[in-house]
Amino acid sequence: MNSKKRVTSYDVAKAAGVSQSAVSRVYVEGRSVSKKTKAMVLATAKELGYKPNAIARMLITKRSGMVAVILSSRANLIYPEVLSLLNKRLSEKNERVLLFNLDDAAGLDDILEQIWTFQVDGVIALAAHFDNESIENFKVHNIPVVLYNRRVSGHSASSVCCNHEQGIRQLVNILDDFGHKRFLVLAGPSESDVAQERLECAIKSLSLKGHNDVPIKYGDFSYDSGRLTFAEAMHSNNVPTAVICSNDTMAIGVIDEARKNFGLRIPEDLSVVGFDGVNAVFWHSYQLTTIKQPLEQMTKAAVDILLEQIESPENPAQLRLWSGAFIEGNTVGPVRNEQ
Amino acid sequence: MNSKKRVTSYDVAKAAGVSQSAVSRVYVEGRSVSKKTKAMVLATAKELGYKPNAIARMLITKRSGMVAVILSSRANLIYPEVLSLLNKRLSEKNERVLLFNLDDAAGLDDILEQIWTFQVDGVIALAAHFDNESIENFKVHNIPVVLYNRRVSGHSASSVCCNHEQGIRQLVNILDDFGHKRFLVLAGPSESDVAQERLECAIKSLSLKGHNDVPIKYGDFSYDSGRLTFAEAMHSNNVPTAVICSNDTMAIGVIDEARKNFGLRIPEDLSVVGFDGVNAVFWHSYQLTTIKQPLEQMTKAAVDILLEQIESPENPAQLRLWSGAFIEGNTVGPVRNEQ
DNA sequence: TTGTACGCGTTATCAA
DNA sequence: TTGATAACGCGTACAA
Repeated sequence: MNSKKRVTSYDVAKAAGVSQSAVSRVYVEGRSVSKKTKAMVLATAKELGYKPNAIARMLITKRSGMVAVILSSRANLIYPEVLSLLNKRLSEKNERVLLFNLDDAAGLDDILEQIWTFQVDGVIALAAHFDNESIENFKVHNIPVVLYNRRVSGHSASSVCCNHEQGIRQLVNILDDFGHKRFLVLAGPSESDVAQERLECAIKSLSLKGHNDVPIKYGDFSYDSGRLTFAEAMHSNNVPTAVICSNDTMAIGVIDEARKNFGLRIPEDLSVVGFDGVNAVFWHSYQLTTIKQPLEQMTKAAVDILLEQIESPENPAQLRLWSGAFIEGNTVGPVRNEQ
Repeated sequence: MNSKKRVTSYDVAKAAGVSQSAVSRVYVEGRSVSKKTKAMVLATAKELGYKPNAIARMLITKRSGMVAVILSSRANLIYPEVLSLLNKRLSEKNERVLLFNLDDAAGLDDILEQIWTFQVDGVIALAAHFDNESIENFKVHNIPVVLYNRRVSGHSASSVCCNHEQGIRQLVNILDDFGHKRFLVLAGPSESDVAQERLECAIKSLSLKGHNDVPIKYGDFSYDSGRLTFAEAMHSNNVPTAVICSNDTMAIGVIDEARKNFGLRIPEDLSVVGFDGVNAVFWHSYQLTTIKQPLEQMTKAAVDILLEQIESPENPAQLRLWSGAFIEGNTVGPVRNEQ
């Protein structure tokens, strides 16, 4: 109703009988202000309802207190948990999250432009795919970037990753120990860097155990794509006894499809493994054997590294790699004798 | 590496041989600029890599192009889908999402203070709980607010809601039609406004059908809380034949617990209903009968209303109510004869 | 410790 | 249509 103008530091200064800069100094850490005037300023500020204007501050300090987080729907990556944890860590460091979604934009250039105009202090990138050129762009603009679960070779962007190779090798070895010979690798969408990496790790791990030319199918990380691609594989003339899925959600789709439409028991008739460690993995109906990403540590590291880069941009980029935790579920067992 | 200074409109003006204000006009819709100078400015801007500084613009226009979205972990509400859709809608309207999490902050006052200093254009509130006083605070600051699935009586904050009462009545009536007499209501956490409202709707709907003094248990919207509270109920001397859950995730927990630890078949031995329409509802293992919130419509409405309020703050607050879609699953059936 | 004066990079106003 | 000039609300040298 009353469109009263916003209270500024000038208003407070006048009311408190001091200069505007005195007011300013009260709100900046480590500036010299006498106890007396500080108390005086804070009192009248409270009375008038004064709060410093972050926008004006940004303009002069060139720090926005905002970090851009770039997502894309295809990123898999347990989106809500990761985002929520990142937000928590950042708010502890007095940074806010400004959200960008690659799907909604005209493209990465569009997002980059916005990020640039908003003067964010840094970027955490979770999106499905970045090419080297895009990352180079951030460097040109002098914006620190931390990649989450994405490694870019030969570039100076820092990244925080789960060790996919180690985890997947662990899963593959178990399946091999159980005598499995007919595998199906269910990969994620080819546009996704994570999907691509996990696929390569699976192929490599299988190859190390002497399993070559393993059939591959591509899904899109969704439950339905897990179901459908598994059904396709079952109708081929190379029926698998073990399915290696690039994420948990597809693995759950495989399990449901195998049980319902093919009457298979898990793990007696079919072994299934996933990756990520989402909540549903622990549900009684599934109890999926998988690798859980250490989200707490990874998000903390991502934020710590980013802030380090913001404070000291000359610091070299770093890669931090985390081992996933093996989750022993109930979806892996010995291969049945051929009938 | 070269920490070259940021290119400003002055740099472009000088290089293009025009005034700084001419440059500015090129980037503002509807300002009068001749074709010729516009082309000239855009060309040199591109050459120099000039992008307008959004911060400086905010300071003078008093529009930040940012909308605060307030979440809290207890909000249930299909967090990722809603947030992703809101982000999409807002980016279409050229607004960015600035994220706030009530859990991480010292409290709502803290968040309100930050929102205020950041000069956001508006607020969309998804958090678990708001008291009237907090909402009044937004009004004092003249910040438009849209509440998502939260109605606040007698206040001028707009809200976009799913019609819980209608949906829950529908579910209750079906259970009643099937002859159920021994119910269990599994409510969400008492701090959550949504949980509270759904609980009241359930009690009311049951009462309308002559079922009074129905036992109530409180969970926290999680799978495990669904399992555990159901197990408790089974160990009481009032074993239910139908469970009405305040959200889908708890309902799934109930189903798993009933099957695994009590050997019950769904729906032959036990009927279960949920609310929300999350993805897992459609999984083969569950096929939960539930009410699906029309997220697409609701998020679109939330954004439309917010932008309307931003453009015309004097407009009255409005409430938009959406019917949920009944999802006919396979978790509801006739009550068994008492043995 | 305090106040004065200036600058951050833009949009808005007004006269030309 | 254009250019000079004044805000916007703050931080920060510099002098007192």
